[in-house]
Amino acid sequence: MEDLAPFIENINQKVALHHDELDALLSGLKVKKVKKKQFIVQPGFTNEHRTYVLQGAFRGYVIDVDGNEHTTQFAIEDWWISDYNSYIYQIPATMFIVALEDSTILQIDSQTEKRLKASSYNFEKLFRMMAEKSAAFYARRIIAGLTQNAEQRYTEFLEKFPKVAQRLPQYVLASYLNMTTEYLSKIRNDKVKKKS
Amino acid sequence: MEDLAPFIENINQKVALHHDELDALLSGLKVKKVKKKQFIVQPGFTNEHRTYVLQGAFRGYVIDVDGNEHTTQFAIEDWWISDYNSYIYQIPATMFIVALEDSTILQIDSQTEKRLKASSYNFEKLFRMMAEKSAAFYARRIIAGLTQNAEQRYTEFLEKFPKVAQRLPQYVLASYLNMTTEYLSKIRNDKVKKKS
DNA sequence: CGGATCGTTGATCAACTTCAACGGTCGTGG
DNA sequence: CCACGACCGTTGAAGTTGATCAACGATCCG
Repeated sequence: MEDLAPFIENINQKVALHHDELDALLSGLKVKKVKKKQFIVQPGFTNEHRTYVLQGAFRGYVIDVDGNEHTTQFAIEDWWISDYNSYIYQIPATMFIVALEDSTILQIDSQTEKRLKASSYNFEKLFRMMAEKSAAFYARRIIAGLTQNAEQRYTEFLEKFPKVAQRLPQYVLASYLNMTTEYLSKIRNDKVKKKS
Repeated sequence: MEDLAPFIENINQKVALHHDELDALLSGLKVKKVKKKQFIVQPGFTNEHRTYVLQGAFRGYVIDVDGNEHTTQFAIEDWWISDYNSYIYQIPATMFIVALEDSTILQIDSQTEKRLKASSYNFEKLFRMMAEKSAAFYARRIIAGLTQNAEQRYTEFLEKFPKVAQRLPQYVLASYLNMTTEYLSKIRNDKVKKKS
């Protein structure tokens, strides 16, 4: 049996569910183990589940016309991840989402989510807050992309997500920050030299 | 008296409000006229209102450390605009939002929004859907920024928002697309030449 | 009419990419 | 459990995209 405490705490911070609501939510979830390199979302297929990471790490990425990968999202413990447009509008995904480590996740499918929202005010509130949090996060990322150069984006990432930075392979971090692995390598090198 | 039909239609497409709910919503709104170049949000001040554009056009922008402006959002008729992080979390704004034309807007303040959400399921649902729409829109913009070069971003913008492109000054469009006005000018020039 | 603002053009420059090569490490099959 | 291949991060040289700077004409608005 998995320890669901982190998940329940995640929910509690957003909304105070009644006992029966929490039961309904938990019984709508599926616990899943996925191996490193396993995909949970692929382009062309509709993203049926919203995924919460209990243990492990994931990244979402798209491939452009030149075949280059661009990391759109990452997720470690206590983060949610999905192809947002695919899940919300139930349209085919454009994204891959893949496990970076052996992981344990909780998944809710969109039909269940829809049923929960229809069943009670508190679930509407919960998902409203989750959507607001996502939108606010994305808005900050857009501003970072507009206003900062490569080194500034890297530095800010280190400050905001020091634990994540240690767990992501360099090429994932580089493609999330919209630069090549070679250039990120040079930035890191320059930063070390500056210190001394 | 302003014609609120477009606004009511905007709401109706998301959720079917009861008569008394619609009344409560409308009585919580304020109609406002703002002149071109007037600011409705400024850095340092908390963004108290969510703004719906009945008539006119706006843009939101931030200024980076070098003093350059970057357009983060735009809005014409039937769009909503705010400094998302400032409004949702009621923290000081980092953004300017300014009228590009003489405009008529509807505004709801965050206290009223909070009260409406607390009062009924349908309002939670309404704002949940608005937040999802924002998040999905932002997610697509992030992907565009990661995967496309300057010309591709411009071309895609023209396809997606032909009417908006005609109303935005060139420098606003350029800074929204993360390039300089000079470079956008060159792209436009090159596109004309390609046709012939 | 006159000044400020906007879009354009051309020359130069900087940030970042591409390409190629190399060493280290990781995991996988024999 | 070892050996080998694949993958990852690094380095350097050359190339490209897009920025910067400066100058100019057009237009808008007061």
